[in-house]
Amino acid sequence: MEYNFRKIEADWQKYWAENQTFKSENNSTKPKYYVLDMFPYPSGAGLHVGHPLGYIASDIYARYKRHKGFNVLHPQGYDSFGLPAEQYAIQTGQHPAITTEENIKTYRKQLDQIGFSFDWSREVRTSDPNYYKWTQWIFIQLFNSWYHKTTDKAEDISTLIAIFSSEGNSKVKAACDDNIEAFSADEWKNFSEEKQQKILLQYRLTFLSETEVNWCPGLGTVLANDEIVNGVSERGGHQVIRKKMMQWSMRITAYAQRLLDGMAKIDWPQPLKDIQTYWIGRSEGAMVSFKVLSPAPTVAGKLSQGKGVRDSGYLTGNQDIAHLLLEKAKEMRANPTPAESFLWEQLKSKKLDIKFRQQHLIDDFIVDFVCLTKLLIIEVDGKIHESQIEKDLERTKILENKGYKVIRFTNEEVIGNIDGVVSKIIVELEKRPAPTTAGKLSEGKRASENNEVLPLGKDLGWDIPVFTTRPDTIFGVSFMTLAPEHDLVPMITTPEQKVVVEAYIKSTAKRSELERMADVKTISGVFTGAYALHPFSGKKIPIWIGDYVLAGYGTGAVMAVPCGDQRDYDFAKHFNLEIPNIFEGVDISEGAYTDKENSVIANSDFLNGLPYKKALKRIIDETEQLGFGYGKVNFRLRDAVFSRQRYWGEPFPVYYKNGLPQMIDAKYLPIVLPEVEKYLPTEDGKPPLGNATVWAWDTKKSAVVSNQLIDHKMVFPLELNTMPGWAGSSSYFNRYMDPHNTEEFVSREAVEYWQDVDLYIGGSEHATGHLLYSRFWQKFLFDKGIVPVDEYAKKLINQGMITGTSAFVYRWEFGKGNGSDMAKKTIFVSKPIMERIIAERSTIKHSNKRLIKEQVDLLGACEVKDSSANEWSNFTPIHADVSLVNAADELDIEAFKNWRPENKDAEFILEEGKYIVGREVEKMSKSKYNVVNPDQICEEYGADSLRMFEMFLGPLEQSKPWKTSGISGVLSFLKKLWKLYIVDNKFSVSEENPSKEEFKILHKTIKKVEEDIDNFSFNTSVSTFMIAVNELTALKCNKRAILEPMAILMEPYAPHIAEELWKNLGHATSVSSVDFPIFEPKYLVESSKEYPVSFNGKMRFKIELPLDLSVKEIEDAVMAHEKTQEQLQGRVPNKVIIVPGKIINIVG
RNA sequence: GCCUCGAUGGCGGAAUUGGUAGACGCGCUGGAUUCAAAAUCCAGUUUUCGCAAGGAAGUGUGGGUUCGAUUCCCACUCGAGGUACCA
Repeated sequence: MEYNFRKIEADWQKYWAENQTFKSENNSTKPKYYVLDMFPYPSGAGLHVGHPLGYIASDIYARYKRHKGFNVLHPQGYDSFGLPAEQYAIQTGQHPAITTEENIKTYRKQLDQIGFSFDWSREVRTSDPNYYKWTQWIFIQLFNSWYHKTTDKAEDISTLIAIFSSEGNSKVKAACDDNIEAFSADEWKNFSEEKQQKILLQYRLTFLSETEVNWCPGLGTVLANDEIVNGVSERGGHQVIRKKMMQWSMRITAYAQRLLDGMAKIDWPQPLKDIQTYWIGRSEGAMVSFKVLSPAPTVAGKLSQGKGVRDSGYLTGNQDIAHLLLEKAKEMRANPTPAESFLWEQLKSKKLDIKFRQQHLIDDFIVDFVCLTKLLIIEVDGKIHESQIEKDLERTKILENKGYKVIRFTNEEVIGNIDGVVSKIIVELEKRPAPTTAGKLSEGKRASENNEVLPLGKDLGWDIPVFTTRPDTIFGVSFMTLAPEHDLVPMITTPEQKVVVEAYIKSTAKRSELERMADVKTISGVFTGAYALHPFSGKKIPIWIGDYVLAGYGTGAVMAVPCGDQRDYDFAKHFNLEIPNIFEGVDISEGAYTDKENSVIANSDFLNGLPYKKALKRIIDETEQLGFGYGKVNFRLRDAVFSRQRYWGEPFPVYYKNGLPQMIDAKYLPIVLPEVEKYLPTEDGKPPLGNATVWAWDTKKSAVVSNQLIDHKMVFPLELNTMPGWAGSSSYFNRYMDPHNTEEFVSREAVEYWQDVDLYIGGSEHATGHLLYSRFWQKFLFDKGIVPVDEYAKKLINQGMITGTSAFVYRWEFGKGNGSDMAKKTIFVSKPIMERIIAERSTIKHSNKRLIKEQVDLLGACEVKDSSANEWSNFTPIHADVSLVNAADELDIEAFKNWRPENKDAEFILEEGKYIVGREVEKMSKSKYNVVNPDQICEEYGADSLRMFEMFLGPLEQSKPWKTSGISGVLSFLKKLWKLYIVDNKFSVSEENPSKEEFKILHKTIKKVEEDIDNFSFNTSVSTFMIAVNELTALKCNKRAILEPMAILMEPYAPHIAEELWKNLGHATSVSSVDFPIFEPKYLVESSKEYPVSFNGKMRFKIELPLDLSVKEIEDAVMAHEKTQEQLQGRVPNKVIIVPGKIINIVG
């Protein structure tokens, strides 16, 4: 009696289908367990062996849970809207529904062949109107909702209207568009209906807005960020450009924080959580506003001419009275007070290693001493000044506003305690920002570029808000950079800079995203000529534009802190801008210091000496108090564009009245996709639905009617966009709970019973797409009370990819170009020979005499001209179909010749009559001829073999190469299992009591398999089964008490053979719901242990000892052993380590 | 650049809390059966020295902790995936 897997598998697949064995009920006294696979897109190519990997794993788990007494929900369906069917329709005119239907049939056949325990009665298809009715319904719910930040959940739009009517919109905290005008309750009530609707649209969770989108001309549609790879479309690799379009969007940003928080309670792979965390991109920091100052065109003009008083380098101040003050300063320098000259002696010497100036003109003041590089002013107050305290204070304030620090000493201090005074000055100098590129630039140029001491410009009334994660470094700001696209750029640019700024904007606009990404190294930017006012130091800081600042993130402007941000640093270096150091004890000569956790702030006024965290809190408090800004959390996550200009997707339940979107009442759903003649966009650029002739909404009849009836009174045009691919997959797992409900998306009872998915298996490529959007929808549905939990999948596993093992033949290219006969032949060289030729290329010279012997015969028939060694060793690897190669990498030459006509007359250089191919692991793909089809495998080895082998390949989550040769081991294992139940070619088991040894084999298998399934370590349980069967075979075990439980253990992995064995054991019903065998530890209790005995950690021999010995008895037994004495050779061990039941280690 | 994961025979991989490294399978070698092949069965298969008994080395590299490290710690190399002027 042979193991006839073809018949067995066909019989049981039929049985399961006829008996609806795996149909699950919504009311059951059993506990529920929901095992979900990511439903497939039914592509025309069908399944390859990589696709079912996750399905097999989840099927094993589902079957195991049934044995464990759970009511298991294990559904399957199709994500059947999508681009390939549409593109096929464009090419052939075949309706995508037909293509999809055909592909689904193929998929279903292939899936059934593998013996999955899906409950097909719950199948869903996203392209089925009965299904997408509910996708449309959820869309309407989103439209009718807004996000109330105070209650931190979505609420019905009516609660927002109530707030507007009672208090206007100034107090309400909502997730909404930027730039919403403020209005009072009265104003709201007086707004027209239209205006009210426009305002509400800015608050709804799905909303229309003009957004800059990724427009793909090649596909005629917009793409989401996750549909673009390396700047081109994921499908087709078409160019993508930025374009402004009116689009539906989903306000996913409202849920950003909750999407982050929710990850704490779900057991998903950490890398996947990391990807989502990064995608959401939460960063804490502050918004700080910088005021724009009027430019100082006269100064700028003079500067650029390099002339005038400023060129003297250190002479600074108001030019109009400068000549008068200069005279005065000269006079004062000539007549110092005693204290002044005493201090000057100290300051002018090189002791301080920094240059001071005496009686120097700054602005309209003459100061006693100044260090221009450190902006430190030292005043020595004599009696004359006593009466002027108030004036001095004012003077200090003005100077400090210009970035100077003023310290004062009395005459008595200077004369009485010169050392104390000098050390105070040193301390102050150290606290001041470091001189910038001082060494390289002439001091004069540096001072004038910094412009700290230029007259302050007028406040122009413009603010530039910036977002920063490091407000603590604000004193390190030495310039600002705006994105070239920033709105303020044209306003603030000075006439002198206008030309270069405009040229720069033009040049950056031309660069595509792709270029900008590829070219991050090039630093570019231009100065606008404008200055901003530093809110704390009062310094003037230049405003630049640069393309390293992105318009789309934050406010499109940054406060540049070159000492703390590498990009700012590079920019500053490149343009010779100041790089003040505001970190204590840190060298920034080579690069920015970005380690915020370990930074201590210096040269920053009230932040001096504070570590990062304290400085952060202090500066935010200060900023908020002074009204310059506020603490803010920023997210990288953008609202999700929800419109696609495609045909084969869910139509929106939306019509337009006066240009404003109106929802169709849910009771008229579904709005069914209209028929069109052509699936391409219309000639005037409308989406494909623009081709539909019956696509208007009659508000009276509540029906879709002909476009000709549109009168904009009762009959209105319908939305022409369709929903994106992720719409249908964002809540399908809830619909499986109650798939035939025509009244509700999912009934309360069903969703209360099934709750959520317990185990979800699918690919990690959906991390920022489906897996994020579906979490968003779930949270929304939770807020609305439709589902009871706000995370829908407790555990997620990402199965790894099964890669292909491509086969290569090597075409010998020698003789090409020299016109020899050889060039006309196609010669394939076996891999080892090719390798030898390459290795020996140096010995192959200009004659064929020295060729290694394998080639001589073949070459003898050809005329060979001189050729260089490189030509001899030139080979082109060509993919050969993997089905033409056997397990030992030998090519079936005849089959290969017939495979493709161009190889028909090819010649082969063999070794021992064999052609050995090269192997390489690559992604499975048609073009690489390495695709293995599960149908062939099922036909040749059976579904059970396929299931077990896919699991046996390696850990589920790991990517691993497929090699068909390995499957023979699994098939022979199944045959061996089968044979255990056969005596004299007949099915027969013995009723005898099993031996202790047989029970031990069974129970250690139960234990291991249970543990393995709980850990999703399916590969190791396959080898456990093999071990068990090998051992039982060795014992010739044929006993029912062992073989019956074995059949149950096998069922999740190899259900067909298990059912057949179970039937032959005399059972009338399916094995699938039988209780799992119970592990009994008593069978594994051992009385003795074969201890490994190590000497200095190296195992030398083994010794069998009873397990109940004490440590002392074990030691005695070991030390008495002859081999121990042999190892020790008379030495006395330093130490004997004994771990009872584990190991003995003798040290010495 | 950053984040995550990984690296063990010819290959896929095993070793669950630190305790006999290489389970199980493929491939390979030899043998049995057969007219022959397929299928099946038996034995061997990390490298190296040795006829053997037995010895030495060995889990990407270099250190460390430990009686003992594939496992823990530090530094590095290589590979895979994700992501990127995100302020």
